[in-house]
Amino acid sequence: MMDTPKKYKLGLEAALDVIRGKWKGIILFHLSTGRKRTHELRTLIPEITQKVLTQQLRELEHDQIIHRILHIQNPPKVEYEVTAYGWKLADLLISLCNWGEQHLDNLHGDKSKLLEDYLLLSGGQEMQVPGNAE
Amino acid sequence: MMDTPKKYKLGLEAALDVIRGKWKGIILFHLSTGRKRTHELRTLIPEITQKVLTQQLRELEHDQIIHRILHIQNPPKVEYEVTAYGWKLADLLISLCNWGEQHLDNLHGDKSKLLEDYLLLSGGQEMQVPGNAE
DNA sequence: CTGCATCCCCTATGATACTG
DNA sequence: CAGTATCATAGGGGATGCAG
Repeated sequence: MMDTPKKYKLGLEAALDVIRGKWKGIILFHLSTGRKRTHELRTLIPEITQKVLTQQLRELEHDQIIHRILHIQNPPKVEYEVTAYGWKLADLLISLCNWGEQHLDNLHGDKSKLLEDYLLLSGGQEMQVPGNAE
Repeated sequence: MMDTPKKYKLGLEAALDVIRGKWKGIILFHLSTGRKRTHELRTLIPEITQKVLTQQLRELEHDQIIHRILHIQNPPKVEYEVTAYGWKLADLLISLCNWGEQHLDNLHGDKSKLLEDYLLLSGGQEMQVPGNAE
């Protein structure tokens, strides 16, 4: 998924590629609160399947965002952790999370703030120019 | 896509939902450099189809991230612009873009930096505990 | 406990043609 | 120019069973 000599025109494309996947962002966010075992992640994200969890963890690992820590013992124990490199991305996700929180607030009860911005912009700019072509 | 009384456990889920879609992030990023006409966007993102472009624009508009400016004239002229509300998100995308740029650098020629972080972490932590259960 | 292998489906995306 | 309407497709993701 990353080995392909894919041409990105924008850095953003590369970045979005890294967090593409239904759960990658969520996973990374949870790991940002500390190293987690596989099972803990499943508990934190009940909706995700084993397969997809492993899958997306592998991709994040491949992109050097997280780090897989294998403890050789019986029963096996595996932990995942954000790498120093990955933290740069994780921090952005945390910001995104904060934005999301506010966004949720806006979606719920209080729409005034959102509406305010809306009116502000549409006030002067959604003008209806009479029919003259350019 | 947003009217459904969806339960988010994390603000991040809501945020990721807003930029979910293959091109939404890219679109928003392009709009962050200024108001754009529909056709300009198609030029900036040649790979996107008319249908999908419109579709994702509608969703962003619905989430109040961007604003559709209709000039009634012939031929029709439509412009899209980031709302004040949307800017909070757009800013994050710009950061994400910067991260992506660096990430691309790491992927290309110089892997030293990335590797550095990697070694840093794995040095003390990828220990292989002998076989003792807990 | 963790992870792999299958099978299957759904939905987002793409291709194409048409309207105002 | 901008946007719909259809139909077709791919591939990400879900369910289940098995393995170390």
